[in-house]
Amino acid sequence: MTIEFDNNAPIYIQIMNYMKKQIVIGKLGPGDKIESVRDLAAELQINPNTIQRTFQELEREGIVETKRGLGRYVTEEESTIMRIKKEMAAELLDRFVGGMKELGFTGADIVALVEDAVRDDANAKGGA
Amino acid sequence: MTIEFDNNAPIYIQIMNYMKKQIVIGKLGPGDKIESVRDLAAELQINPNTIQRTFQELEREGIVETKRGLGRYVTEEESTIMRIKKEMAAELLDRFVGGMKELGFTGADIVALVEDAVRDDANAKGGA
Amino acid sequence: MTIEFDNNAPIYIQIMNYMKKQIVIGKLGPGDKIESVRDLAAELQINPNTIQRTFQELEREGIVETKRGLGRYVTEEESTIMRIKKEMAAELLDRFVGGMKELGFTGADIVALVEDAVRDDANAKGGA
Amino acid sequence: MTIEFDNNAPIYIQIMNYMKKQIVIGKLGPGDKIESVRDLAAELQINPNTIQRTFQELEREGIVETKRGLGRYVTEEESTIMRIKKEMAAELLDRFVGGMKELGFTGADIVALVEDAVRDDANAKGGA
DNA sequence: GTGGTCTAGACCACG
DNA sequence: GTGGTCTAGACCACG
Repeated sequence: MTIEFDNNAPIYIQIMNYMKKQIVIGKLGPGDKIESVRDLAAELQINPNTIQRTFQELEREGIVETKRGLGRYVTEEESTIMRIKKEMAAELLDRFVGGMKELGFTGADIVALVEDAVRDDANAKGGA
Repeated sequence: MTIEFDNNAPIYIQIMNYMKKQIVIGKLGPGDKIESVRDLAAELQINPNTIQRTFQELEREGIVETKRGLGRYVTEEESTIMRIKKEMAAELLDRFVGGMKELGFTGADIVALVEDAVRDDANAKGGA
Repeated sequence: MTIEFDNNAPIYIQIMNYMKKQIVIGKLGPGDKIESVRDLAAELQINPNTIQRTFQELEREGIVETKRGLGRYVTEEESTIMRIKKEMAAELLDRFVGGMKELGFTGADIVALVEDAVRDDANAKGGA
Repeated sequence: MTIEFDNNAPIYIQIMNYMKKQIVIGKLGPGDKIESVRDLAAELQINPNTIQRTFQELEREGIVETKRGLGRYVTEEESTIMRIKKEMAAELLDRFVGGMKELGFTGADIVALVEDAVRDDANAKGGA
């Protein structure tokens, strides 16, 4: 596991988002064991306290659970995972559409720009 | 002028974005005089140092210019304003499309969600 | 036997309290044999060390006794059971009255709230 | 300010509860400035990180707010303070009545014990 | 001056 | 072995 860190957000937030994405896309499934604080800290070369903070927040969101003495696990509540996915998507969408409107773009402009972006993206990867 | 502040970003960034939007949509036109640090600080009930920082950054981006002894003005270079508009839109778009893909949405999903969002938005305001 | 575990207290404490209550209300009478560590661990799906710890503490309080080679038994000293009951009730009472006073409730407030609570409780269960 | 620490709960929880009580009983009123992390740490002879943790949690409960660069303040939302008071009282009450019933006490027993407790308490302080 | 983050590391409770 | 708490202290962003 590797994460590209940037300086715009605290490391614990970046790791949080990375893990939430892993869970949302199913790379980490419901009930899967999560690496221990110590192991993940070693792997990412980050202080264990920072990892601890990440997990604390994930637990508060209900997406991760501690089983005492056994370690941490992805929640088995699939509805919680769906909720997180929807929350994350809704926030991205709001921020985007809201921001574009504040810049003076119309609904039609916005749709057109997104269509271009996903088409370019596909071409960049797929070729032909 | 009022701004809804949140706690996710520094205040000076929030004021910066607010002013850039005002300029991009033409509420503040090229060559217009900008409120003084003192006045804006009083109006927003913000520490003048924070306003100072905002203007410093806006100047660094070339969208605002100081005329010694006369005050600060929106740049008269319309191309600079267009550049800022494009930069802001591009960043919103990248962040959005990139984020959605990381959550597992396809290009088609993304376009559909945006179409819904702009349609709802229109209905919410205009109605028909 | 099933216990609703929460995360606010160690599991061994929760099991301890559960067993003490069973004894205090007579579900487990003086001299009754207690399930073996092995069996109870299997039944509750808990690490046997945790059950071991529970029994160790119960023995320290004198409410459970080990008969070598025969297993563990509820004490035959009824006075010990009465003492435990009083201790548990006194602690609940102190914590409650003390806590309410620290929140600014008067004695009269406290009595009234308790009267309501036991009345509601009765209605919820008994009806009419 | 002095707090009697015990070992049954983490220090940050004990400080949290202490502050919540101060706010609930009005010793710290809505909008009052709270001591800085550094000052409170020095006063209680506790590590600043521990105080930081306390405030983090209080903020999450909405009873304390950070004004960037200015310090922390008791929320001005009196309804939030009332909510906290009710939550704390309800938890005490539930824990008490629930616990007593599990020990086999009837509603009448419970009311009688509470009446005695508040009467004794009054005598202990006031005398007659 | 104020809070926020992060590192480094100890120690302990729990299972 | 695992997470939870706490200490000690650096450094930085913000106002």
